[in-house]
Amino acid sequence: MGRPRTPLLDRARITTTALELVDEQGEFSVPQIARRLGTQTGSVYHHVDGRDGIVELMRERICEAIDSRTLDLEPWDAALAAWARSYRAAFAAHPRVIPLLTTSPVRAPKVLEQYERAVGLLLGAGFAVADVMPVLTGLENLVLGSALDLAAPETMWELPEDSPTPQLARALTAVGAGRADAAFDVALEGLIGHARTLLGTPAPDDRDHAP
Amino acid sequence: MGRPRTPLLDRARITTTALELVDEQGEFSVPQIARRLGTQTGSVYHHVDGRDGIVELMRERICEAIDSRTLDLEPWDAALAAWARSYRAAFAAHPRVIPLLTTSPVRAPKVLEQYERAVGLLLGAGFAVADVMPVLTGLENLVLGSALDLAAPETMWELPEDSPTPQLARALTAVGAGRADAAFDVALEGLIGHARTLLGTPAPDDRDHAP
DNA sequence: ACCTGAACACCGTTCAAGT
DNA sequence: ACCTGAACACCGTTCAAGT
Repeated sequence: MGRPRTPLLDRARITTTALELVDEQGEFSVPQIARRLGTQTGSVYHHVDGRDGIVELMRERICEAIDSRTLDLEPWDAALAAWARSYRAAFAAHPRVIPLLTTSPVRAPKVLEQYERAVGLLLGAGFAVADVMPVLTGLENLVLGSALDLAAPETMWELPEDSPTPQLARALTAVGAGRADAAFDVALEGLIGHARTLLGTPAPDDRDHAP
Repeated sequence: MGRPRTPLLDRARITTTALELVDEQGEFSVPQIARRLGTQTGSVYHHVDGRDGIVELMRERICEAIDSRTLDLEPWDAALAAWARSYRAAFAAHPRVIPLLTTSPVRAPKVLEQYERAVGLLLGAGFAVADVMPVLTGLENLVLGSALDLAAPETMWELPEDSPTPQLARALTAVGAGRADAAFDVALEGLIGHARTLLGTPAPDDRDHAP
């Protein structure tokens, strides 16, 4: 007992284990993490700021996969679109984590930094300060919603066998992963079109919208 | 002890109490409900299908405030916009409940019924089957995201005092409730514009519902 | 049918005690 | 500094026992 020569736990391994648990079960608990890592529950608290801290670590880990260089692209709408795509891909890798991220506030410096740069991008493009967060929040909603939909479309709807909702059933079975991609693309273009409206600059017809 | 002359509990009172708790705390538990209603925890289970059942009851209660007659309006895009507005208003009344609704699947018949009618509206307008759910899901994301943002904008962001993210801080303080309304309106118009695009150029391989 | 009271397995969090 | 082991207050759920 007592302190081991080499630490049994560290933040990285706690994060990885939590992510594994959520990927498998859609949930995690501190005792479960401790069990998988062969330690006592209390030990985890020496490395991490409680359960909420673990959630924040997962957010950080997932957001590391976002390519922030996309924010350097020009013009601003190409940068925003590329950022959104990378953002979505990162979350689509761990869709079951998303519900955990809507409750707790964003604290991770690396994540805040990305948003800081995104804000700078929009301000630099000439957006009014008050318009920036609505656009970015809309983008975030779109990204998270579509990532959730991409990998877990069936979990959101539970239809009875003798369906009194035949049209809904038809519509649900008609959607696939490829369709979700297409829907994301067009919805993203819609949002950016909305942003152009706010900016007051109409979209040129000859602009290339392809990724 | 034993069975009382008149029941101490019923589904409506359980739902109301759960809603009160979530409005106050952002959370609820079965023992808390029982305590407020002056009964034992176990008694609640005689009226309700577990904790998840209570969540579903809250969803149902909230969705009762949605005006489904909006779906009878013409043309289809006016109906969809009015439905979205009513939908958002209903959720904005209990924003802290929203995170609870993203995990569990939709089972409530009355809610399914509304979606059934919305599907019918879009199919009747000539949408391809595969396009219907992306549009409705996008609408749902927009509604829930904006309702959440409307009444709890500060909870999603926790900036340190000595902010290394000055632009983000500026952008956040510049947003208000009125702005959120405006953002919703334009984003909604953007989504419906996207939907019009889908209607005008349906994918040839999967359109079984030509006008 | 509906409520009690107790039980069970599980949480999140803290903390003295050890090395 | 880091882990153990035990403690605390709290969950969700079940169930015999009572009326």
